[in-house]
Amino acid sequence: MDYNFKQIEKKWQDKWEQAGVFHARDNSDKPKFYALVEFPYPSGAGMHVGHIKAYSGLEVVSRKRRLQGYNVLFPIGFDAYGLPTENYAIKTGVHPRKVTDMNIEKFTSQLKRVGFSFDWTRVIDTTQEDYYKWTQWIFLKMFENGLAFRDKTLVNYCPSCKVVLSNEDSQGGKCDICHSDIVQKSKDVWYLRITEYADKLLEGLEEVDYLPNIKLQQENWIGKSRGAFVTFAVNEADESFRIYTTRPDTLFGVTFMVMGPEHPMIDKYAGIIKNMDEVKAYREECAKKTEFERTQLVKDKTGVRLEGFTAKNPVNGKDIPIYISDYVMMGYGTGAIMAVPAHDQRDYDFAKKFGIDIIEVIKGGDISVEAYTGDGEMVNSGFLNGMTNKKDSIAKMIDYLTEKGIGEGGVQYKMKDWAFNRQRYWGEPIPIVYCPDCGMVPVDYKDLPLKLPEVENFEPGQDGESPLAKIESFVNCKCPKCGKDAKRETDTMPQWAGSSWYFLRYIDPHNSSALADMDKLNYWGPVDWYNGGMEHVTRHLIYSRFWHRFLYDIGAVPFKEPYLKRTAQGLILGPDGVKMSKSRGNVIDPNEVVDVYGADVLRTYVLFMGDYEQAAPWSESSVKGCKRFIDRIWKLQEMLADGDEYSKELSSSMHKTIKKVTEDIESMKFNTAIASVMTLLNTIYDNGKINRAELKSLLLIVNPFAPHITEEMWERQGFGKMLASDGVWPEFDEEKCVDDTVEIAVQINGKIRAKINVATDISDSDAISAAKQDEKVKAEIEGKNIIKEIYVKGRLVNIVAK
RNA sequence: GCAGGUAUGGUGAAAUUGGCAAACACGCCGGAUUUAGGAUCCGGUGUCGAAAGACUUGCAGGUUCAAGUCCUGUUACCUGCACCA
Repeated sequence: MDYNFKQIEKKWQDKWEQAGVFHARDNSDKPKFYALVEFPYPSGAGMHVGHIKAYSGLEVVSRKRRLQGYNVLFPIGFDAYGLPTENYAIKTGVHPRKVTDMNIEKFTSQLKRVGFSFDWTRVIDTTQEDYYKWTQWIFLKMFENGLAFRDKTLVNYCPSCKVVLSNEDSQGGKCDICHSDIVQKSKDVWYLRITEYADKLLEGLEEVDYLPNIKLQQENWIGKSRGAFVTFAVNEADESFRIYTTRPDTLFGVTFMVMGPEHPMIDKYAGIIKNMDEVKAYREECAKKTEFERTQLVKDKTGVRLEGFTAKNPVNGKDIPIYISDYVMMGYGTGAIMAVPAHDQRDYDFAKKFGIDIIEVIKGGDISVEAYTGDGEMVNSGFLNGMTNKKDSIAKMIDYLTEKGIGEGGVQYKMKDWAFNRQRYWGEPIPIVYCPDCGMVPVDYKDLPLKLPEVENFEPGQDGESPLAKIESFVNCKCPKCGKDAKRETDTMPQWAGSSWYFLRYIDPHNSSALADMDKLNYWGPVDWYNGGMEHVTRHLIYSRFWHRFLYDIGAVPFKEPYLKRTAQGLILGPDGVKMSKSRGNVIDPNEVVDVYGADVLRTYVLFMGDYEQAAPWSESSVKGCKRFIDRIWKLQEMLADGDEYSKELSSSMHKTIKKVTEDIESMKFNTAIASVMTLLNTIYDNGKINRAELKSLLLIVNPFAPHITEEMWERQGFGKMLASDGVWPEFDEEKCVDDTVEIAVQINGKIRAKINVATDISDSDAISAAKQDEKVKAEIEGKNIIKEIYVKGRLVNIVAK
């Protein structure tokens, strides 16, 4: 009687759905457990096995926790706004709404075929009006609180996608969506003031349980540094400007200043600067470079001196030349720096190229060769001379600057404000109106959602205008404040908006009067365990922490940090060991695996293939190994014996395996959990039989991994109605995990010479004398001096003899 | 350049945190059954060696009765950030 997975898997998927066994209950005496996986972007390509691995981790934890008596919320949804859908619509002419609905349907059927225990009554689609209404609501709250604002600055722009991108979306100088080179463009765009939350985001990390490298990456991304702002006076005008430095103590070593090419002071004093032609030419050159080109030319410094425009060093009164160079960026600090070539390699390279003095102020290096960035005694530095401790000399200089009123201590962050608008169609409309009299006016809360209008043509406009700009009926409106004719903002929100708060909506997905009910938020929040990809650590994960913390600050949610625990799964690589991609043709479709081997095999394999956090290549033949595992479980029914208690032969194996599986699932060591069940299976096959009590426990601990086959066997053996609703996770007894006797190794001088069987609870001295009874050992220690004897309980005896 | 990580059989990987390295699985070899196998079952499988035995966790040292695990140095690869002042 072979296991007919096709029929049986379908049967149980239907039964679970009918019985609603995975619906989370809002009122329950059980302890709650909120497990969250990153909801997918429903792309046209459908899911691949990477999705399955990403969801299988917490799927197993959730199923186990239910059997352990938890009230589990394990939801799923769709993050459906985004460029790929819109680009597909442009190419084919099919409306994004239609494409999205089709894709969601496809994803849903794929997910259901794998038997995930999601609560399908709480599904979210970020493109639905009753959802994005609240996305817009949050935006308006931010606007109200001064966190959403417009500013004309240099922005990252993708010429291919024709959109402005945030820093997070253009890491490495490449567009996150199409991987084209990013260019800098001066543009008036919407920002969310995430920098105001930099410290809160840093502090929040201290109270959550994230993988260490996740915390670290976020810390680096926020990039807090401490230093000082110093004011430099200009000699030729009644003017001064500020710089930021982390080493104010090197102020005596300043031999030039550098401003970013776009520094506003240059235009202001164009009349004084004698070589404006040269300056303008350099600026144009810089503007043409892509981010990529800029970072490729790190070694070769370029720049132009501002002739007839110099600064005065505030600590020693020296006149200092000012240059412009693209190695100074407008987006960090003040857009101008003091250059200390002796102790900064970039300044050093620049000084060498332009023949500028290099003055040593910290002893210890050889400044004729390179900049010295280490510690040492201060020299040529007036009142700092002789100091050797970096912290002290920095503090002393900051005190001096503060006292003289020419500077003060300060901090800077690498993180920049979040460029928040996209000149595209398929996103949440930004609910702002431009009134000629009132200026920027928010849409009234009662008028939300501001609906995305129907359009015919999704192509973005030539000068980076949103397709919405062409829809007159949308653009033209009345000012919500004064009622006069006004125009709407036509840009939409970026892809990350909807996903920044979706975990809150799962808690109360159909609420029409609030983003979620406060009582329910109190019951379910925060998310107990969130699993997702490493690629989102400095994007979605930081954005959503920011939104959530804001919502907490305005009293919309009752808890500070959204996620108590965050883990990440490793990629599944193609069979060729390279990242799966359509262009390489090495993508594995979960449907095909389910067709050939069944969902239980797929689920088991993605967790058995290796360390959950590590990347691992797909291996068709290893899938077969898991198929054998499933089939061997089925065949246990042929060796079934009676028995209401564990048999003597299998008792310790049962307890050991239950312990291992119970503990390993919680620490995401799914591979070893499955391995231990395989070991148990080998033991049972050697034993030749399994009794009902043993089978019952085995089905329960395998159920989270392979729910269909275990459910079917549960029913056939009459253990109860339905495992998913009636099953109770088996207990293990620590004491019963140990066998009566144990094989230990006997070492002589650290080398294994024999193995002996002893009682598990044998005393140290008895174990050692037992070891000495062994013929081999006797011969080895014959005539030698025994220096030391060690017994490690249940492990080994080591005799040191000379 | 900065930060973090990884390195163990032919392959994916285990190793109670200092205590028998290679669990579990794949692959391979041999056998049984079979008209047949992407089926099942049994046995073998780190390397060298006929064997006794010796050697073995990227490389070189060190600590220890005992090191994959701790310390020092070094190499390679991976990931993230990157002219961040």
